[in-house]
Amino acid sequence: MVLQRRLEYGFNGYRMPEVPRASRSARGRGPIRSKLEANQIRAFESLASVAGKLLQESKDPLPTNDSCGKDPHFKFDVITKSEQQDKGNLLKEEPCELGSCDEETFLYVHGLPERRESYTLNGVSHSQENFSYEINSVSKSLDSEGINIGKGLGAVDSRIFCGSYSNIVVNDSPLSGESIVDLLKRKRATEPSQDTSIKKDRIEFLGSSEDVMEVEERPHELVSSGHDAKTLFSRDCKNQGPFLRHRSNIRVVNRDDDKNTMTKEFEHPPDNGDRTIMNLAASGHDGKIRQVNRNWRTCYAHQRSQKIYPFKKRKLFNWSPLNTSDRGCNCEDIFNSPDKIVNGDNCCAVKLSIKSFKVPELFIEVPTTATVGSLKRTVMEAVTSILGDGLHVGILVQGKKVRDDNKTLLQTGISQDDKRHNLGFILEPKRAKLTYPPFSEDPSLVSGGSQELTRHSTSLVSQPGTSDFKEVPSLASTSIGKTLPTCQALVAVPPIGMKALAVVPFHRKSGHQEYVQRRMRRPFSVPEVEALVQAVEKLGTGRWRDVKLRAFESEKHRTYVDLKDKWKTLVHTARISPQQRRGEPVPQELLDRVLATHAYWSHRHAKQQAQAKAAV
DNA sequence: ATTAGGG
DNA sequence: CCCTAAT
Repeated sequence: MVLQRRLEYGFNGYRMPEVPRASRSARGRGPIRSKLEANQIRAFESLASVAGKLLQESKDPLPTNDSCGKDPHFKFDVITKSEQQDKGNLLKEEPCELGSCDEETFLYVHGLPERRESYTLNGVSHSQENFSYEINSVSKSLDSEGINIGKGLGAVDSRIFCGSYSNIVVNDSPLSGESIVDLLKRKRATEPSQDTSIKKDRIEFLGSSEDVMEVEERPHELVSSGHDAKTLFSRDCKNQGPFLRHRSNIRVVNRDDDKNTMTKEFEHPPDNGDRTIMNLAASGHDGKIRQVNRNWRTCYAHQRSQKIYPFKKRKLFNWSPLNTSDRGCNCEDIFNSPDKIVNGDNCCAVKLSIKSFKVPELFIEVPTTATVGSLKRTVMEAVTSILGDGLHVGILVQGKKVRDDNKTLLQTGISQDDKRHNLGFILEPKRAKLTYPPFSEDPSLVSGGSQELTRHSTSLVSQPGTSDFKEVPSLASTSIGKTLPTCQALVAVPPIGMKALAVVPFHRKSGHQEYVQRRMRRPFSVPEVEALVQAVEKLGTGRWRDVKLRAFESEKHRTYVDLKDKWKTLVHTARISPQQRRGEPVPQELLDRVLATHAYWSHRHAKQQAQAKAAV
């Protein structure tokens, strides 16, 4: 029953981001992955739980709060049932969380200011419009903490500020939602290209991030097939190897670079634009990425038809009972918490409307020589690094965090009218991710001295009404991995006191191993096979580095491991019947050589081994 | 960093 | 192609 409702709303439960590749391999495939998934599930359960339990049914979309005008986030609205009719009360004056709510940071969609980021489902006929996501940067006044811009490489000092896990209000349906990551992914595949532009001083990303990122991407130069003539077939050569009759030193020339990676998350066609350099030199540049899920139906249709996001079955969560019925929620449904029971009064439910959650600030570090595609991945990585590792919800009452989970709302004062508007929710990472090495070992990226990056964890604070307080977990406490409430204190944070929450290195291999990319599949062409065969004929198996140097030096994407693997498959291919072969057919002549070469060198190796043995 | 081999 | 273990 629940499942049906979910389908109706287009959510088959939650789809979590892929668990980091590295996490599931080296240390065993099971436990870590499971743990991560569990964390993710818990995180979103928290989200959903809060949203679902506390949200109030409202007949109309929540009015947009223009009080801040620039940042429609950070609105946590608390209303009571009695106040329900008073639409004016739906939204209270909210603080602009960022001291610098700059017009510059305002984003546009389709050229129009987009302010209504989110709605309640009830108000939009369950059209799923209320799931929105956006990443935008806080512009300006960031230089103090910015990255040094090295000559010729620089970095995009883009303080990505992403937010808006928008309100989720489905009183009469199963709570549904999805991770921002998934939303992003979905958007990548569905949102058509929008007006995009990159300006001199700042970048405006309009439309989906995907579109945006392709602004500077140029058509793929399909040179890969352009193997030089010297790789053409030649069967008339002198002996080179054991039984060779081929011209020497066939070398495949291929201008393909090694920008052949793609995020494993996205099983859509390789991003042809990855290769283009993104030249963002100055720290004053802002990257703005906006995601607005406007048309869910379209998205969903695409999702299904294109199989862009292979849906992975996930167990449905054991949802709290609030959604098991299609009927509207009554008091008990909405707030089925022990508090109420303690009170013994069914009519005293507190209804809360959470307009949006703010996502932690991100700090992205990318060399200017990075490709747009890599920027995308980096941002994605940053987002997922925060969202993926588990969030939990904190409650703030009048700026003070309520740590005792066992307290009733009555006891904490949440139920009191005067305090209700000072109720805030925070999403905070379970474990602050603070240990990103500033830079990779890539020498080309290291310039002009070290780049000290502030790495502090700032909780996601979303608090209405008041408070310049943010909770800043100390490094010591958060790095332990446990939430240690006692070690945390409410700390006054200056308005712009936005420390980077996460620093994401451009090269993920040097940083945490999350979301390692899988290299794009690149089938060997016949000329490549030719070159490989010839090289192996000459050098023998087992000298793959030499083979690489000899015949594939210009093809950066072909590693010696690749060549070794290809040889392996070639041998296999040669042994199977032609009907079983797939892909571009390899000329039988080549396959014959493969078999001959393989046999020759196998025999030779065996002989050598025997000799070595005899010697001993 | 390479090599060999399983997945 | 990926991932490892062993060199």
